[in-house]
Amino acid sequence: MRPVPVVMATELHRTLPSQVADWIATGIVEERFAPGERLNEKVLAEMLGISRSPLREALRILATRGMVTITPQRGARVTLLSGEEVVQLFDIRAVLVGLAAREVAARCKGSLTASLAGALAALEASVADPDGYARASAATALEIAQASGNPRLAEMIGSFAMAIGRYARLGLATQARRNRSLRTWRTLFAAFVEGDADTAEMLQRQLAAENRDAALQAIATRNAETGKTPDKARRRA
Amino acid sequence: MRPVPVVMATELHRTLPSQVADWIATGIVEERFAPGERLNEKVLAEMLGISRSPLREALRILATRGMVTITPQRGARVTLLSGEEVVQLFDIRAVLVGLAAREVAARCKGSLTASLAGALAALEASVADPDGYARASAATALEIAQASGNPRLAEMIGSFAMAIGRYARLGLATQARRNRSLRTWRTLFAAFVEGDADTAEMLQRQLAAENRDAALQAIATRNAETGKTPDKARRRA
DNA sequence: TTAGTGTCGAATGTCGACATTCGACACTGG
DNA sequence: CCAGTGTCGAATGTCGACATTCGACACTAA
Repeated sequence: MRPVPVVMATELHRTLPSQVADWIATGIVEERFAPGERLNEKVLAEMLGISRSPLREALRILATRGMVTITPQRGARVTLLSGEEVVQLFDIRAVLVGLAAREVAARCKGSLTASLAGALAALEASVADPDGYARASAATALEIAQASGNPRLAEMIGSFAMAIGRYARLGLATQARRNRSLRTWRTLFAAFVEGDADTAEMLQRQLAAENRDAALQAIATRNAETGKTPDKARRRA
Repeated sequence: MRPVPVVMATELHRTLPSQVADWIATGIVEERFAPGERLNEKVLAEMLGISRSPLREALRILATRGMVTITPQRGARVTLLSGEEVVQLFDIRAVLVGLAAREVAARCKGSLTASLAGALAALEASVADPDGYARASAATALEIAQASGNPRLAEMIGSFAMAIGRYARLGLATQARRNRSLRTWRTLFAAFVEGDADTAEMLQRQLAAENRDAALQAIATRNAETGKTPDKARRRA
C-alpha cells in the first residue's frame, strides 16, 4: 500500500503527531472511522507513511480529547459511548459552557465582540440546515469559550465538542429543535450585552441540557429502529 | 548512575508508563521536582532504568493531568502556573465539583454513603493540622466526585486536585480558614441528606471560590515576601 | 562595547527491530 | 458433543540508534 500524502513534509508549523491526530479526528468526525472501530497502529502508520512512534503519540492526543479509547495491551479504538456516558459528558460540558457564558457576560457588558456577533449571525443563517446549524452551534460555544478569557476552559470545551459532536448533531436534526435552540441563543446573547452573568450561565446550561435530552432521545429512537442495545454491544468491531 | 528501583518489574497490574507517571507525580507533589523545573528525558529514563519511550508516554499522561507542560522541540517542564492561571483552574474546578455535589444530593437523599461520612469525619479530625486538612479536603472532593456516579467527572476532578493541590494547600494554611471551610462542608453534607441539589451545588462552588481567593491571597503574600513577579518569571529554571 | 552571525553541543523527534502479551483456533479428553 | 487446554499468530510494549532542531557560546565586525 502506498503512503497516503495527508501529512505534508513541508508543513512545519505543527508537530507530526499533532497533524496525524487531526487527520484521524477528521476521519472520525466524517465517520470514515466508525465508533468502536479498532485503530491498528501498524496499518495506520504504513497508511500515513510514518513510524509507529508519532502515531502512538497521536492516539494519546486523541485519547485526551476523548475521541479514542486506549486499553493497555489491547490497543486503541474509536470511542463508543453508551447512552449513560453521553449524558454524563453532556452534563460536564453543560457546567463548563455555563462558566464560559458567565465570564463572557461579566466581560462583554454593553457590547458584543465581533466574533460573537458573527457566531450569532451564523446561527441565524443556518437554522434551516441541520448539519450547518450543528456546526454553527458548536462554533458558537467555542467562540464563547474563547471570549471567556480562560484558555484552558476553551480547550476543554473544544475537546468535548469533538468527542460528543456526533451525538450533538442528532439532537438538532429537527426544525423545531433548531428553532427553540436559536431562540435560547438569542436570549443568551441578550444576557451578554446586559452583563447578566447569572442568567447567562443559566441559559447556557439550559441550552446544553436541552441538547442533551434531544440527543439522548434521538439515540433511543435510532436504537429502537436498529434493534440494538448499544450499552452492552461494546465488544468487538 | 545505577537505576533507582522505584519501578517493580513484578508489579504487573499497571502499565510501565502509568507507574512512571505516578512516580514523577509523587515527586512533584512532594516538591522533589520544583515548578518550572526541566524534566530531561534521557536523565529520567536512565535514573529509572528504562527506555525513553515509556518515559515519554508518562510525560504525556502527566501533561493531560496538567502537572507537566510539554513544549514541542523543547521538552517537558513541571507546570508553573501564573496567578491568573491558578484562578482560572480553580474556577473550572469549582463548576465541576458543583456538578458532582448536585448529583450526590440527588442520589444520596436521606442517608449518607459510608465513604462520604468517613470523609466528613476525616475533615473534622484534621481541622487542626494544615497539611492533613488540605489532604482531607481534596479527598472529600474526590469522594463526592466518585459518589456522583460520573466516572469521567471524578477523573477530571482528580486531575485538577493533582495540578493545583500545591496552591490549594496555601489557602488552608490558617486556622480561621479551616474553621470556615469545615463549617461550609458541614452545611454541604446537610444539603446532601436533604437532597437539596441546588443548595449543594451552590455551597460546593462557594467553598471552591473561597479556596480560590484564599490561595490567591496566599500566593500574593508569598510573592510580596519573595519580591518576585512570578507571572513573568516563567523562563528558565 | 555591542550587535550580529556562525558553529557546536545537547535534547527532542523519528525510526526499525526485538520482546512480550493477548486473542483465536484447533486439538484432545471426558 | 462439549469443556478444557495448548499452540500459534498478530498486535502492542519496549528498546537503542540515528536525524533534526533549538539554545548557548564564541567570534567577528562596526
